[in-house]
Amino acid sequence: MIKFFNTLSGKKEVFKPLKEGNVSIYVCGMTVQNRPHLGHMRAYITADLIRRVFEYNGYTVKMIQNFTDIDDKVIERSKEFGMDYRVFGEQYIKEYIDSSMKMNILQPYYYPRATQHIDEIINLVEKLIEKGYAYVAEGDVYYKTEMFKDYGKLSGKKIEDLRSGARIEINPKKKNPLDFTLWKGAKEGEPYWYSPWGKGRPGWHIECSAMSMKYLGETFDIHAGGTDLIFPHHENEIAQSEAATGKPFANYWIHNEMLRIKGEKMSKSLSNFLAVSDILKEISPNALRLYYYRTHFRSPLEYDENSLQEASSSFSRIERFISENASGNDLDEELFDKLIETLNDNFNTPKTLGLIFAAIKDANNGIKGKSLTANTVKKALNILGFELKEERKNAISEKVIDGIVAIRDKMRAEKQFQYADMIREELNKLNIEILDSKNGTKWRIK
RNA sequence: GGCGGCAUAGCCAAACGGUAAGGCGGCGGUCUGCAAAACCGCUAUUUAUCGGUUCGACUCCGGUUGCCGCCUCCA
Repeated sequence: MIKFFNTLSGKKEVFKPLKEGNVSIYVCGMTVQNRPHLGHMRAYITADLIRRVFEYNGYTVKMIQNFTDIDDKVIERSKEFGMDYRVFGEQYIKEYIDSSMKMNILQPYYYPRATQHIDEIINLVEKLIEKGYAYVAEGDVYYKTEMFKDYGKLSGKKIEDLRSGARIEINPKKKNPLDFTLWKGAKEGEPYWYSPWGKGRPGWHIECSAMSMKYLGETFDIHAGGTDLIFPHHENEIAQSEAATGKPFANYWIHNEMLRIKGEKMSKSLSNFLAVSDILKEISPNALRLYYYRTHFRSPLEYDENSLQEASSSFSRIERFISENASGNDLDEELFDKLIETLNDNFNTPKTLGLIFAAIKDANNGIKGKSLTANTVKKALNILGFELKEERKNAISEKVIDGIVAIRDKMRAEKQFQYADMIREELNKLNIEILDSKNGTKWRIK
């Protein structure tokens, strides 16, 4: 049984799939106007976690994650760089996919792009016009917000409250300031596609409706993304899709909280972001994943440099425990069941990690078997998407180092510490660390 | 101005009605020729604050203060 918080109901609910044993998930992907940053990665790690938990529970997951590769900012910024908007966006798509592979994120069933679904988008807009939910105004098409009786059901906003808001844009073509763009007429020099309303491009929200319905059906299980998308993006997706089909759009909505930096949201427009690919030069993918997992995905995460380092130290503790103790296939079922139960309850990674560390301590204290615990933790880490280090030693060099270490031990026995220390230092320069203990000397690659 | 969320040790962070997990750091110790690593122990009489409900509250209700998100492009 998997329970999680559904933004639509505002409550934690037991998940019931549309089709037994299957889950369809749509993840709102990036608008490719800048480099993928730590905040984006939080959303995609959350989605990856959710997917992995479902898969562990025996579900067949069909996950779709889009790239929005056409919008005002993409056009604007590609012009600044003097690049074709397609080439411009492509570099960020590539950077995202590279980073996600390094992070061991399971790749979605498909990465649809807005520009590859213009026909579907046009069809959807036509349908909305036919049904009276949209109107044409000088080459643009707008959605008539007040026509949709459930408008605001996801974000908990009321149309009257929004209307009194101080920051609604003024656009004389709109009948109502809350109406949003479905199709936008192209200005001189902008990319365009032909449509019944003239040359233009899709508005921001419509691509997600078109693509999710194409790949997952008119109603699907879960729609995921960051909390910043709840309004207006997801609210508008619901309005468009449900108006067009007359059916519920997504049954469950999962939103991850924001990553902050110095008290502000990390975002492209605030240009206070740290690119994921840069961070991955500093710390390992596992450490970064653990960094995210330390905080529940529904809580804001405040970035500071030390916390990445902390996560790194934390992960080393687990990794060492496993590499020194895991052998065989026995499983501490009580512990393992507890870990799974915790994950199945709103994907509670911080609590899961707490249980793991507590179990390691128990094992070190001899309360439970070390190997038993190590195997169990290893299995849990696998489900969580950590990739445990491959043995980086190889047979020949291993023997050479063993030989050197043996000579050094002999010197130590004869109290020739000066040379013994020299060997230790030289090996250290090669990133080989000497570990002296009463049970003999071991070494490892740092 | 409207809507919503959050406040737990030096820092990060669980618990969500049954008497405060865990991590990082710090301190002390075991081991060691020394060091490092590893491991062990200690590190919140108390959960922003004031009141209420309850046998019992970090957990529920109300007030106050502070922070954040959304209402505009955003994961």
